[in-house]
Amino acid sequence: MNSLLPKTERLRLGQALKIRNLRPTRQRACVYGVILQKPDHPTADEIHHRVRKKLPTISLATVYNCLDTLVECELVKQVNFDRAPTLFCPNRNPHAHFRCKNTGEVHDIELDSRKLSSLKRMLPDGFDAEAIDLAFTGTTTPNNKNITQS
Amino acid sequence: MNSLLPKTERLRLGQALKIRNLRPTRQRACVYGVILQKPDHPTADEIHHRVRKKLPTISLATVYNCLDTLVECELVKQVNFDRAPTLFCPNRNPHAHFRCKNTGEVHDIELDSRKLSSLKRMLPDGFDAEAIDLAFTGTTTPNNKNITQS
DNA sequence: ATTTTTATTTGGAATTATTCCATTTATTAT
DNA sequence: ATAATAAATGGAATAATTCCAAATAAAAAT
Repeated sequence: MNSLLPKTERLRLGQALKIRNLRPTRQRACVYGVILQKPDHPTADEIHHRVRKKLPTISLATVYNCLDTLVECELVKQVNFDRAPTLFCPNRNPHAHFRCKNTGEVHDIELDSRKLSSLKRMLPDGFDAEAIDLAFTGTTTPNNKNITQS
Repeated sequence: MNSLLPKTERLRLGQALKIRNLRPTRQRACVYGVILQKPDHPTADEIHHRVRKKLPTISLATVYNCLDTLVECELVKQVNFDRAPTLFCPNRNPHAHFRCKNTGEVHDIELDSRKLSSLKRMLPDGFDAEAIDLAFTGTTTPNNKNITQS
């Protein structure tokens, strides 16, 4: 039992890797584990720091490699805000992002199927979207009970 | 008449700078000029190359500075795709972006007020968006007569 | 079980994008 | 004009990401 990955997630990862002919490695499991462990939006570098607690010798290059495969496997998403390092996030449901100008926190905004199709309908004929990236920047007023993740 | 900037755009730039107590410089006008000249999505570096034809000694740092003020003045927008250098674009109307996986081309997708308010309505109470960034990635089928800019 | 093949990790160097800084130059105000 | 201030310059510094060749680990073949 080397990793901090719950069984269902370990299985999910194993499956996703297998159908792509990729190998289940300790590094991939650990990177996936730390991302799942805390539902925030860390950078590759921050993930590297967190993973080192379990796998002290893992290199940053490997973290990038693992992140790429996890994104490829659709187990992790990546977000980009203007000129800032890429952020990674464990929420694999369709969602947008909201970054608060004041706190810097990034919140997930769930996108149900109605919202998703509304987004797809914004495209003229001839455009076929495979991925949608929606990011808001603004301010949050406290006292809301929403799913807010930094 | 040193710059390639049409009068109405020169006035617009002058106004935008004046209300912010910023100075109208040759560099700012030229950077704005080259961005307007070709409605595509160049990187800062590409803009630097283009501007050098008019202003051979302009530095890349200055290009970055000018781009920042133009974005600040809301005369130019910036777009970020995953892990790629920031792109700049002359379309100041509300619009989304679509990047074709095959050609790499980036197209502007106009967002009318209905679409814009539909986007804003995706946010739960307590979130107040000042900027919306919507980027699609996918494929385009040719033979459409849409406003498509690389 | 071993050996062979192939994928992945590693660490360090290389690259790329962006920012910083001290000096010079241009613009505005006096 | 002159003084005061903002912006430009170029080069160095930083940060993010990618590349590469050698070492290691996993899968396939024997």
